[in-house]
Amino acid sequence: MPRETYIPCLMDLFQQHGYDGATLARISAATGLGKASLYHYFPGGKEEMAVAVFEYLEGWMSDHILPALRGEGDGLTRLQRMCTQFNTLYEGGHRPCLLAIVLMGSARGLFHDRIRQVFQTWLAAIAEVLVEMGLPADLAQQRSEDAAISIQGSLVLALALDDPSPFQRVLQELPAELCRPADAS
Amino acid sequence: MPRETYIPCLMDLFQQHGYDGATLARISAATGLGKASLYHYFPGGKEEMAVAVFEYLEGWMSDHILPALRGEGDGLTRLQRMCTQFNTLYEGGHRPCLLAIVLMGSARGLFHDRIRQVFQTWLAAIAEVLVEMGLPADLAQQRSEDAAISIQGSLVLALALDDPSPFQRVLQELPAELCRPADAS
DNA sequence: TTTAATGTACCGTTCGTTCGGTATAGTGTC
DNA sequence: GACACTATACCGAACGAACGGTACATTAAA
Repeated sequence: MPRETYIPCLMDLFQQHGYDGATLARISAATGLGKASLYHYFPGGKEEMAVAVFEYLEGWMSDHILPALRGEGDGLTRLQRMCTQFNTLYEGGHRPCLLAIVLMGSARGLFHDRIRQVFQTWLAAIAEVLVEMGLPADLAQQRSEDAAISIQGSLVLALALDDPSPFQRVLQELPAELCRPADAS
Repeated sequence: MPRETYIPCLMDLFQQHGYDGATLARISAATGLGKASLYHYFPGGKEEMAVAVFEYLEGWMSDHILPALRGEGDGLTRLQRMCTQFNTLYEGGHRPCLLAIVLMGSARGLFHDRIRQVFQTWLAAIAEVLVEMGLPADLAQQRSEDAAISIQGSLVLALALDDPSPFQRVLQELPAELCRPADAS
């Protein structure tokens, strides 16, 4: 079995339990591999496992979010496609964001640079769509931050309230909110 | 020294490192107390320390957020007062939210009910202000969720980008955004 | 003299990690 | 075909360190 086989499983674990909570015992149980076998695939240990998961997530962004934003259609439908992708990634608000979870854990320092870069490319891609629609660059930048704020915030709230509806409402309203003309309140 | 002396310090630690990252060794170093002394003040150990911090935070909400929302002035100024309070609590976006941090850590299950209740009372207090201003109850409820989403989301983004400006912008724009009439977009 | 507060040494557990080794599947040599 | 050699995939057992927590003697204070 190539090591890629186990990466979705690893992502699951890090997403559900955080970096600290995803212990090797749990990882071993979930993958069905002994601890020593894990070190065969990931000689760098737990940190390398997390790096592999981040690389997988970065690939997922490149394969799903960026094409959704850069594909055909007007700005609104592109943003709607992005929201659809996030809806599947976060399972309708039932799963927390891996990046936020790692960012809040004690492993923040290890992966902060990588996480920041993911956010920055994401924000830039959203802003690009809004600029294409005719919004001024600085406003487009602000709106892209608003998008990240709404998605991340609604995931936090959904987790806190144990209710995914805030996330679903945000996904539904966000594209139009981002596209509204510059002079509207 | 009464045990209340050490609670701000404990809150600092849990806020910065999370529940997992706030080890007894760190707590001992930060408070200047040996383990025996810590267990003298908090016989329930680390969990009781976290409970004390949560109770402190709940008291802070009762003393600062709820009075700000229920005091004199119109709805807009009340919400602005609330934002000012949050600005000091989160040090202008330089500190993450304790509730979110614990929620994302492996101790989620221990404190989930308590955290949910804090969020619910907060949301209810905001919605009350908006209902007083004439907004329909269901919209007021939605807007209160929007407030929590914006604040929590901007804290996540500020942490990710290592830049507090998204949080500061949200605090500045949020009150007017919440107060806008029902028929505006 | 009682009680609160603290230092020291220790407990059992779990952490991430490593060691030594097994089973299998080639691969080249004679 | 028989043999030695190597690389890959996997595992159980154990390691040292750190974890949260406890026992107990001692000091400081009332």
